[in-house]
Amino acid sequence: MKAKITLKDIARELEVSISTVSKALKNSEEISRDTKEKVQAFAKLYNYKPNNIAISLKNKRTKNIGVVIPAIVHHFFTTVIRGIEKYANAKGYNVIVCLSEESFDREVINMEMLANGSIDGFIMSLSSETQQKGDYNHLKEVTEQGIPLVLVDRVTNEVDCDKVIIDDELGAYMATKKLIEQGRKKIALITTDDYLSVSKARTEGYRKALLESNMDIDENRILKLSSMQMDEKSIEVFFSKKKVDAVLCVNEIFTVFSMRLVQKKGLRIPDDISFIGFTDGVLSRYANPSLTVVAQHGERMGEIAAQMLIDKVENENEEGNYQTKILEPTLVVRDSTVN
Amino acid sequence: MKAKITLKDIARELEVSISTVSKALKNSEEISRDTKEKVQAFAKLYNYKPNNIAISLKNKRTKNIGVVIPAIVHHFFTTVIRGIEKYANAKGYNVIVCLSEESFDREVINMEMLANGSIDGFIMSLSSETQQKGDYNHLKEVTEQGIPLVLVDRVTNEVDCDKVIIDDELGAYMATKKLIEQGRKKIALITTDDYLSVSKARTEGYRKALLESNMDIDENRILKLSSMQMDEKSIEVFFSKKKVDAVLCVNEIFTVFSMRLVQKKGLRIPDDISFIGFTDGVLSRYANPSLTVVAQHGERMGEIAAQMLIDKVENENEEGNYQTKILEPTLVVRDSTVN
DNA sequence: TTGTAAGCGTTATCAG
DNA sequence: CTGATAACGCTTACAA
Repeated sequence: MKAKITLKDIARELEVSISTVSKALKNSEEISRDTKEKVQAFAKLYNYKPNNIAISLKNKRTKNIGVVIPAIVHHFFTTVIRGIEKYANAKGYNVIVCLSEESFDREVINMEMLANGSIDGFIMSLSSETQQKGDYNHLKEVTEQGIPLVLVDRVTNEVDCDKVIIDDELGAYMATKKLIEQGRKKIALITTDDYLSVSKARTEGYRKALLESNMDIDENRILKLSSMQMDEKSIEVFFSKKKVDAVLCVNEIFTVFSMRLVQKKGLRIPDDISFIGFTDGVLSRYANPSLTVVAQHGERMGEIAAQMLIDKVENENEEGNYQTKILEPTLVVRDSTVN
Repeated sequence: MKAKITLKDIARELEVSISTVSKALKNSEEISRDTKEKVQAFAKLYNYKPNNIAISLKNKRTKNIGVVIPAIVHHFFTTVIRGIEKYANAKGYNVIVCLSEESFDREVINMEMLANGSIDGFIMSLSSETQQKGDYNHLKEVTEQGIPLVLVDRVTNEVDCDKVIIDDELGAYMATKKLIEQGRKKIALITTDDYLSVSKARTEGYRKALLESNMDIDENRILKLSSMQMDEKSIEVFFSKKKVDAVLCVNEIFTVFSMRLVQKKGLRIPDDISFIGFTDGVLSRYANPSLTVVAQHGERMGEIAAQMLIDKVENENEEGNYQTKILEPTLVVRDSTVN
C-alpha cells in the first residue's frame, strides 16, 4: 500500500522547500525550468494529487454542493439529481445527497451537518412535513449565514432565495383543458393535502380550467390523499362510489394504480375513461395503456438549480437579488387519453 | 448576515486562548467550571459549530463516503442509495453520490475527484462500460492507497475488496423453476450482454433450471440486448418471431414493455404467457397485471455495504481479509404468473 | 487552570 | 530563483 504523497514528501525527497514544490507544480514563472521539470516528473511518478480537504480549508471553498430532498425512490427527484450532477460535475463540483424522507427533523439534521463547512451551497426540495409545519427556520439560518440556497419544486414564499419550479397550475390547467376538449364531463382530481405547494397549485389549475369552461366543480370528485404513503384503500372506495369519465392525478403512482383498478372493473381506457398524470417517468411510459402526462422536466430543473447555485457561490457579490425560474410544463400525450 | 464564528473569535471576545476555548467546549477536566460556563454560554449564544473541514484535515477523516453508481433513474440503485444513506447517516456519515452514467471515463474521473481526500471510502457498482472493458485499474489504485472499497451488485473478481451481491444465479434459477412447475414449456430469457456480471449469472441460473428439468435450451429463445439503452425494436421482432409461453427478464423495464407488447397481440397474462422480472420496484407493483419478480433487496444491500465500509474505515487494522456477502433473492409472486 | 506551539496539507506573501 | 513564514480552523502535547 502506497499512501498518498504530499508536498512535504516531495520537498524532502528533492531537497527543496515545500513552497518551491508548490510553485513548481503550478508552473510558476518564479521557478527555474530545471527545478520545475524535476519536481513535475517526481510528482507524476508518484502520482501526486493535491489534498482537497487542505485546499478547501485554505480557500474556504469545498466544491461540494449539498442536495437535500424528500425521497429518492421517486422518479421525479431522481431526474432532478441527475440534472444537478450533470451541471455540477461539469463545473468540478461534487454532489452530497441527503434524504429527508419527508421528515422535518431529518431535514434539519442533514442541513446542519452540511452547513458546518462541508458544502458551498444548498439545493433542496422541502419535505412534506416541513411544508405542513410551515417552519422554515433552518432555511433562514443558512441563508443568514451567507450560504447560498436554491429551492426546487417544493418551495415556500417564506424564505428569500432562488427558486426553480414548474408552473404546476398551468400544468393541471392544460391537462384539464385537454380532457374537457375531448368531451369529458365528469373529471375527477386525485391529489394530496393542500399544504404541499405543488398539490395546491395543481388543484387551482384544475379548478380554473373547469370554471373557464363553465363546468361546475363537484367537490366530491376531488380526492385528497396523504403524501406520505400510498393509500390504496381510499382510491378503491373513491372509484367504487363515483362515476367519472376522466381523472387527473398529481403523480404517476396514483394514476397507474387507478388505471388498473378501473380496468379490473371492466372499463376501457381511454374509451370509457381517460387518465392524465404528472411526471413523465418510466411508470407512465410503460404503463398499459401508456400514460398521458404533464412532464415536469426534472432534469432541466436540476440543471438550472445547479447553475443558479454555482453562480451565487462563485460571485458572492450578487447576494440578494433572488430569482424564481418558472418552467413550463409539457403535455406528453399517449394512450390513456383520446388522441 | 452573521458569518460562522470560530474558536478564534470566541477566544478573542472572551480574552482567553484558543486552546482554552477548545477544551472548555469539550468539557475538559482541565478547565475551571467558571471558564467552561462562560465559554459554553457564549458559544451557544453565537451558535458555534466546529468547522468540519478543519476537523477532517486534522483527523484525516472526512466522515464522507463516496458512492459511484451507473445510474440513478433505476429503481434498484435508488434503493441501494437509500440503504447506504440510512446506515451512513445513523453513523454520522454523509454520502457523496456520483453517477458514472454507465461510462468508464466518468467512473474514473469521479473516483479520482473523490479519492483526493474527499471521502473515507467508496461504495460502488461498476458501469457496464467498465465491465465490458474489464479495466479495473482505477479500483486497484484506490485500494492500494488504502482507501476502503465495497463493491455492490455489479462486481468483479479482479479486485480484492469487500463485496455485496445477491445470488443472481439462484434468483434466475428460482424464477425459471417456478415457470417450469407451472407447466411452461417454452421459456424465453430476455437479458443483456454477458459482460455484465449480473446478466451472466442470471443466464446461468436460467440454464441450470432448464437442464435440471431435462428441458432443452433453445438459444433462439434467449434475447440479448444492450444494457445502455432500451432497444424496443429488438423486443418487438423477438416476439413477432418466437412462440413462447413464459418469459424471464433481467429487469423491470424489459418485462413491462414485453407484457404490453404481447397483450396488444391479444395474449392473456398469465393464461397464455407468464412473466417474471428482476427488481421489485414501482413498475412491477403497478404494472397491469402486477408483476412477479425476483426481489433484489437493494436497500438491504446498501445497508450492508455501508456497514462493511464503515467497519473498515473505523478499524483500519483489519485490512485485507475481504468478504463477499451474498444475499438471497426472494420471489415475489404477483399476477403475471399463475399462482 | 491556562496558554504556547506544533501539526494536518495547501497557498500566498514577502524576504533573501 | 528559492525559501521561510503565516494563515485556513481545529486538536493536543507540553509548558507555565
